[in-house]
Amino acid sequence: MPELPEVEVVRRGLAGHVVGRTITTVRVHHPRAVRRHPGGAADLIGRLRGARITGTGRRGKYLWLLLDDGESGALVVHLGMSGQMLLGGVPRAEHVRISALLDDGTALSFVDQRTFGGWQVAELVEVGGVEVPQPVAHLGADPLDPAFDRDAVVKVLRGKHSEIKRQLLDQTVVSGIGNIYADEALWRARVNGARLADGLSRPKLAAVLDAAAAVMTDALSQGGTSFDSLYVNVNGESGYFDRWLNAYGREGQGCRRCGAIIRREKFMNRSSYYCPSCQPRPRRAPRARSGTRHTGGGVPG
DNA sequence: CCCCTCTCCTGATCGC
DNA sequence: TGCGATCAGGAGAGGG
Repeated sequence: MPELPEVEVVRRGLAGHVVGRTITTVRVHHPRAVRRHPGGAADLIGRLRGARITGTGRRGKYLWLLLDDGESGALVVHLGMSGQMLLGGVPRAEHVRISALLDDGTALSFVDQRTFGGWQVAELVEVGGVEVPQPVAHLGADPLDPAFDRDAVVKVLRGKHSEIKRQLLDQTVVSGIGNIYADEALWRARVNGARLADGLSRPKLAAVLDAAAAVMTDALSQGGTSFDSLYVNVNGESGYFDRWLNAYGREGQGCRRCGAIIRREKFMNRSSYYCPSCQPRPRRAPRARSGTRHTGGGVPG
């Protein structure tokens, strides 16, 4: 599943090949791939044809190509769960959702088996002194962004009466973290994801965010994960980081820190992996609503 | 506003 | 061999 490191690998791969090129042809093969583009396929094609690619960008799990077609805009790409941006040959034609041709003959294909991803063209807006495409304006900065303000995010988390893992997955708080890196960051920081964010100390929250940045930096140096063969770079190659995962996907195996058996639990209709010894569950199950008696105090408005 | 659940989608895999 | 159930999960709509 492409999370921040995987998306960044794709962005870098694209940057080396498409910047400076002009888009000559675009074909949309599946309407779901452009469902987030307000004008639909015809409008998207019209705005891309003849546009010159002047740069690339990324925030969280979104990447974009800056466009110059007389005005400034961006082609915003989300890979969803299974999206791929491939340069050159296309191995599985049945999953090609969009294809484009550049003025130097390069073929650019958007391949996406599960069709959760897609392309859209959007205007740039200014958020916090940075210009980003409008569809990513609601995202928090990601941990690898120079503009990422860790202590500010800690303050936000201190005010969240919600499980810490849920908050890590909320892209408006901090972007780029998905299920795999959330579990890895929590394992590194020795925090159980079911603990409430507002019940964790400032240093603990800072440690979780630092762990998220560290694990993503490590993954990036390995070319991203290849836990799932659907994730590949622009040349169709997988990364190797899955060999370094400490929690995710390791149910029944020994914790690499203490030897306890890694557990898997259902959470938010997904799986969470954690070490029951390093990351003990909170005493009062926060999700057990039946019969819980909060003081229910009135929150001052 | 805040929090949480549901739904979209396809293909691999599992149990009977 | 077939077939339904389950699982994978990012993100946004909508409910409470």
